[in-house]
Amino acid sequence: MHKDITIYDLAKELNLSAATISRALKDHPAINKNTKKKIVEKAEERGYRSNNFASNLRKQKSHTIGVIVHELNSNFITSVLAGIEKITTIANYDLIIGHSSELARKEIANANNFFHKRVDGLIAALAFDTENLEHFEPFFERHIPVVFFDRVEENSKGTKVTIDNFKAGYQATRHLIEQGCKRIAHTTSNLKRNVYAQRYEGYLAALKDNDIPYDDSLLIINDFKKESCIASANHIAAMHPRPDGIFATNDLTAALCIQVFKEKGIRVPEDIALVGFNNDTISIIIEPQLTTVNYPGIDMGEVAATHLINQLQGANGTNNTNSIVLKADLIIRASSLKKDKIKNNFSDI
Amino acid sequence: MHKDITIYDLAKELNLSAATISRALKDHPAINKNTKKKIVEKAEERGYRSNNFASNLRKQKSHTIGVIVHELNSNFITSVLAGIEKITTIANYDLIIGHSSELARKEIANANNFFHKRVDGLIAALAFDTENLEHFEPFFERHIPVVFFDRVEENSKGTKVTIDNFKAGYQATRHLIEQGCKRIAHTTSNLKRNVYAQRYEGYLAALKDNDIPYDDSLLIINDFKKESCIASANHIAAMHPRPDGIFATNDLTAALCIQVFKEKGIRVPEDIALVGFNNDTISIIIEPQLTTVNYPGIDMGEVAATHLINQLQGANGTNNTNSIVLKADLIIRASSLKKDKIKNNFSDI
DNA sequence: TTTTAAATTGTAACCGATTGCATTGATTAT
DNA sequence: ATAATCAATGCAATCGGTTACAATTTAAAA
Repeated sequence: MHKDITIYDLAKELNLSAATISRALKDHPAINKNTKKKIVEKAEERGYRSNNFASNLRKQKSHTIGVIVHELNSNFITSVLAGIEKITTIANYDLIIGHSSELARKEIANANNFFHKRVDGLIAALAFDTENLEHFEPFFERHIPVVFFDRVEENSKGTKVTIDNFKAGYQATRHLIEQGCKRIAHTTSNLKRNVYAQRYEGYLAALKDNDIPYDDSLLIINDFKKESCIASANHIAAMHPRPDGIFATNDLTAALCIQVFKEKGIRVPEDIALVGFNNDTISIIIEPQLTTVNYPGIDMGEVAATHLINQLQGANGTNNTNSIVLKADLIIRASSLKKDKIKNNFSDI
Repeated sequence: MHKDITIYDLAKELNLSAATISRALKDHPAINKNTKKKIVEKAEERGYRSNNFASNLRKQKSHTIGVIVHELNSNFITSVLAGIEKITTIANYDLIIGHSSELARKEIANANNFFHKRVDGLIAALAFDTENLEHFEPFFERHIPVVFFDRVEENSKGTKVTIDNFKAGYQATRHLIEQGCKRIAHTTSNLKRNVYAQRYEGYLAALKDNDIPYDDSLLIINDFKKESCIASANHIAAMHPRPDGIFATNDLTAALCIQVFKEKGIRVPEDIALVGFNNDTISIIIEPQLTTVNYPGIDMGEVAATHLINQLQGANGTNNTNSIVLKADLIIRASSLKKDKIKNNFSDI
């Protein structure tokens, strides 16, 4: 069995003290250049690897950032992770990723676990059914910085990075109105969650600004599981009078609606126009391709990570609670184009 | 600023030694029941959290398992992770997940990082262009168990968990032949990677067993990026004579082929029948829905994790190099059914 | 040639949990 | 009554890197 070598081993072999080895290996300026070189070479030769546990124990820092997300299997989340990774790699922080599978229970477990692991900071998007933020209190108490992204709680502590969900909802709805829709359904999820609440507000505002009365029965709430999306689609198809437009807050719902509608001979976009949300891969696979809202995942990840690291490095005094809003764009494809109906092409694939 | 409390703090408050506190908190049998109760209560009251760094340092164990995957955004991988998580949670191991984005360079960085972090064990699926396994040598040298899944290297050390790719390839191809295909193209990727090599062998064997001559020009290799999938699709569409069946080793390729073909007026499955691989979400969104091979992701994750943990706990003497093969099923949908052409339905959504 | 300052290196005390080996007191067997 | 046994707890070393402070060497200034 291999025995790991330590700075003491190196010290003995080079007739130096462990302190000198330690300093040399982290490029401490007080160490003589030649000594440093000798030490680095010897460390290399012996395959030395420093022991993080010892270092972390002594420094009371883990140099690790925890990330809690609700799911892993979406373009959006993987983009965010890529953005976070890019920044943290540069700043030389390690990442641990936990996912909640949209369950508050698992989100809490992850938070506790990361707290116990003593992450230096936390980046999180809330699960579907997270009701309160008690599980983040230990972080706030100890001034461990927390950055929330996308799914946030309006009045919480910590930095928040989101898109302008109100505007996105407004634009999506307005776009449908511009295409001639008079009766626009909105399929969404738990309205307690900020993202859905705000998109809903945007939807309402767009209706109001265009003098379209709000109809309670056109608001359809589900949980984004395949079965409930299909149920929602069937429900809509069976409505009298039937909607002529749908603003769905998730691409899968929209895609499954299209499938169900086609099955029933309802034409998209002629009979019902659709707008989705997220710009997932399925939005270009479904036919007609889906008009949707593109989420700036990479940017969001980069912004969140940058803010976190700034706080960790105490760059500024602003570990205040603040809020950052990014832009999101409506990508117009065939599923919503009643007017100027164009042929699908692959230019935006 | 909160000061973390330690077993010494508890010891002082209770007039006991740190050793007793430590033992009580990990339920050591030698500690008196009442004492234990007092200690646990006090720890609870003071919000004690044990310091992993100290514990790991002393025990020379991280109680952490590293997982390296090539990508996060596929059903398959997230299922595998779920399976791994299920097992490791029960066994009380922590997980750190790294992804390589299909780059050997990042895979190596992850391996080094995990080695440095001193994971107790490793679960990995190789990146696209990983050529050798040198970066896993340090683990082998120190007898840190490594389990590879899906993307493995035939003759490497470590446990390997895979599906029977040969059989899957054979069945997919045979299915196309049974549907009357005479000229079957195979789109795949780097044939150095076991999974693709074996599916290719299966494809060849099925052709041979059915006396269909192998045509070199029908083998099409790309890298699964959207652009190259579309290029491959265009290439196939332009072939003379055109293939009447395609076995694609990835659902996205198959889905994009369908789109391109429809665009060009080539009917699926009548003119060209298709079989994909993986059973991703897009396989039921594309129209016609895609015949594909279902990967038992959860099982694979569970099996991999179980084997790793068995090795860690030295249950048996079998830390030998061994290999486990799981079953994979062909899911038949409309994209390949030339005969008995059936209507899509949603029963298998 | 001293004195003083600067450049290097060393000493030793941490960080907090774990654990082999006492030690103490209580209980039981002889 | 005394030895032997057991239960419960304490002592102190250990894991390996970091860092304040001290010590030593070397170069520069007086």
